[in-house]
Amino acid sequence: MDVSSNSLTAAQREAVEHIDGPLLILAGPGSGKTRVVTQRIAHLVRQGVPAHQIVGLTFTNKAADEMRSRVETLIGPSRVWLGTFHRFCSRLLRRYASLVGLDENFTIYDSDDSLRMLKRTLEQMDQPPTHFMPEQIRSAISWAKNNLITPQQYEPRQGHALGSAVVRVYPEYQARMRIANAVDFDDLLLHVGTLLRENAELRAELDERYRYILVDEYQDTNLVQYAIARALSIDHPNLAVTGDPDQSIFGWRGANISNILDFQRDYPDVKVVRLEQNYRSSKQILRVADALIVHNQRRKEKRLFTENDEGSPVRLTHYATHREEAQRIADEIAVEIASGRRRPSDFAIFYRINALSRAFEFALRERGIPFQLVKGLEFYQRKEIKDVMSYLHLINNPRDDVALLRVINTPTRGIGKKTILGLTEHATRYGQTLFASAQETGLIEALGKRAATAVGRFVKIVDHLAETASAPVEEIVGRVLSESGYQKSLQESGLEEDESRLANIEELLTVAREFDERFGEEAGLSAFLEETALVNDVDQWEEEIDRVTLMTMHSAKGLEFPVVYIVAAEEGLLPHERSREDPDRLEEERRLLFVGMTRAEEELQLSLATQREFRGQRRRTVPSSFLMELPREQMKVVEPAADWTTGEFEEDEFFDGWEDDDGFDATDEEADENFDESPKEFGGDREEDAEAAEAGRATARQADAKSTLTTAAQLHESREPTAATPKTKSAPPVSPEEFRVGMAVVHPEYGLGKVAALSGSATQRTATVQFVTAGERKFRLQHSALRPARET
DNA sequence: CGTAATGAAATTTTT
DNA sequence: TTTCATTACG
Repeated sequence: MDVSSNSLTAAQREAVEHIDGPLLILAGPGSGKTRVVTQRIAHLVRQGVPAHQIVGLTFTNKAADEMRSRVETLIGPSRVWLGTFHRFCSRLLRRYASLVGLDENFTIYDSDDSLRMLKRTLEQMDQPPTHFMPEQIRSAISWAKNNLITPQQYEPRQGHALGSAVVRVYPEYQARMRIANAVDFDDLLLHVGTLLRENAELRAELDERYRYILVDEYQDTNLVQYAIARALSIDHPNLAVTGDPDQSIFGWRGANISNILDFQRDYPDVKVVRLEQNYRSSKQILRVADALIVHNQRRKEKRLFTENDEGSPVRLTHYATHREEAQRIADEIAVEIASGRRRPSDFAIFYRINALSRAFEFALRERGIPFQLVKGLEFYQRKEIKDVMSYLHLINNPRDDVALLRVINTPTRGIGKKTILGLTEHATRYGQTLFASAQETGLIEALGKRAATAVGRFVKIVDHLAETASAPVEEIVGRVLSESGYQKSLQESGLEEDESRLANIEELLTVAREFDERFGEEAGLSAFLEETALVNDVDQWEEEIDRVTLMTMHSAKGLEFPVVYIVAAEEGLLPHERSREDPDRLEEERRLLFVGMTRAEEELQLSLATQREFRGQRRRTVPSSFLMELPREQMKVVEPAADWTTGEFEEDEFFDGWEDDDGFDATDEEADENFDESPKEFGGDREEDAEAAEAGRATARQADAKSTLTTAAQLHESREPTAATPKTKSAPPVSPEEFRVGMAVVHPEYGLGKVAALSGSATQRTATVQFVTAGERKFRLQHSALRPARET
């Protein structure tokens, strides 16, 4: 994007020069939004607005940093507050902690910690067998919090079984969190949200203090965030939000797309500015992305345009295997780099789920191409790091039960299940924390002498460590490592695994040192803990480093790259299978792909593989239904090379099971193994199993008709329409009930298509199918040869 | 009480 | 494939 140019379009200028009153900036991808926002901040300050009255709320720290540095280049260092919602709330909450029953040194639990807390709660509530998995309850609680519903307000939907479990667990969980002086991510927002709602005085005070609020990525805010922004903009309604409904991709986290769609209703005299010109992508890319997104129903009409070059066509490449996909893409990248046309950092590879990164890591590494993997769970989630961090948390907040449980016997000090149970019961009986109980082991009869001594030793270690709590962070970490015996136990174990753990711990020491240097030693332990609690994966991504970027499409939001590869555009993966039933979520998946595509500046390739190995299992794939919504005639479509079978998978190995014409020999064990969509997965009784098995075999046989044919679509393309499989071998009927709108289907004559609509019932049940190449057709399901295009 | 081994299950996206 | 949990054994 052109940052240096001082020229602004009329629309941009309008937004930049707006000062008082609500402002809605509808900004398409690559429309120079960040530039507009930062210029507006600069403009506000230049117009005499005190910098400390301006607050910019972003989604990631990365975005905040970016804005800060841009504002700085415009007006120099200032006291404008820029950061994430969570950080902002955390800051407020530290100051007003006592109002919600917390101490200012509260701990922020990550999702792992809060799940542990929840599990403990469930265990100790001797719940009537709620066979709900803690995960489900956790997400129900999270949902409530995101919607500003406190434990007291929570009301289960009538007859909703999960709800009635939640209605009991939620208050108990919350109470325990308070005892532990801890909050989870959602609490940061919830507590501030309720404070503002219930404390008019405080609300007015803060509204006064933060007069100019700016919310970025507004389409991804949830109800609490909305409520917070709103509460701070009542007396001083200078709320400016930017966003793009088409880029709303966090609905599963409670984000409410209505927040942006209804903004004009909430603030009637809002000024609306639309930024529709794209400065990022080529015309070709933009056109394809637009063709995709128009398939969404719930959206604000928007036409994107660009004055950029036409560019090269968007590619849609069909590989034989996931391996080949990775290898070929890596090859391309290698060639471009070797020729000097591109640098590694020009490239990005996006996928739907992190689990898909491996093949690409491997292929890039093989070629010596530097890359950076932006992935969750990387550093702060590792066991050894969490262990050490838990000591720090315990020092900072002795009430932190989750931390205590984590380290009380790490390294092992002879404190086992029984001892912990004794401590827990004692703590529960007196409504106190585990650490408090640990300090008075003498009073606990259930504990033997040996256990009591062991616990006493642990308490002593923590107490001693706590004395140095005000030292520089690096020093504290160092002491933890030595005094807890953690480091020693790793060194002595001799396990290879522990070698790398030691290395990671070294890394943590470095992080601590850098923190000390960056914020000065007086910043202290609590600041360090807060800092590390609120980082996220994308924050670790470094723009300057010259490496190929590997990340999920979610992480890619807000970034841009000259060349983008979007991989694994396959049914069940790109529209993720968990979104298939719900049309809203399917639209969200489409937006996700849209976001991914619009990250590309010059070149974009979408790809899929016919065969993909996932969770250690080979699977045949079905092309993403989104691919059928793209203007293929404007794109460069590449099908697998004819000789692909000589590649990664040995043909014999893979096709063994259905090689001979007679079909399937039930006694052939190998065949069974190769038969991924085994009868079991279809469920049902034996007869159905047999049918399903036959269906699978039939599809497999079709695929094998010519060994280069691997999908129904290809099957269709290279075959006479009338040359359908012989009747005797065609797939058995499938229940009309199995069909769903949006489902990918196969027809022996028309090939691959997607169910556009369903009507009628029973024998009248009719499907309207949009075929890739054969147009739209209707079928009476009862008699048709239409079949779901399942992975085979 | 601690460790090791075995077996089973589970796998989206993230502040 | 990886991770988790349970169990058996020392």
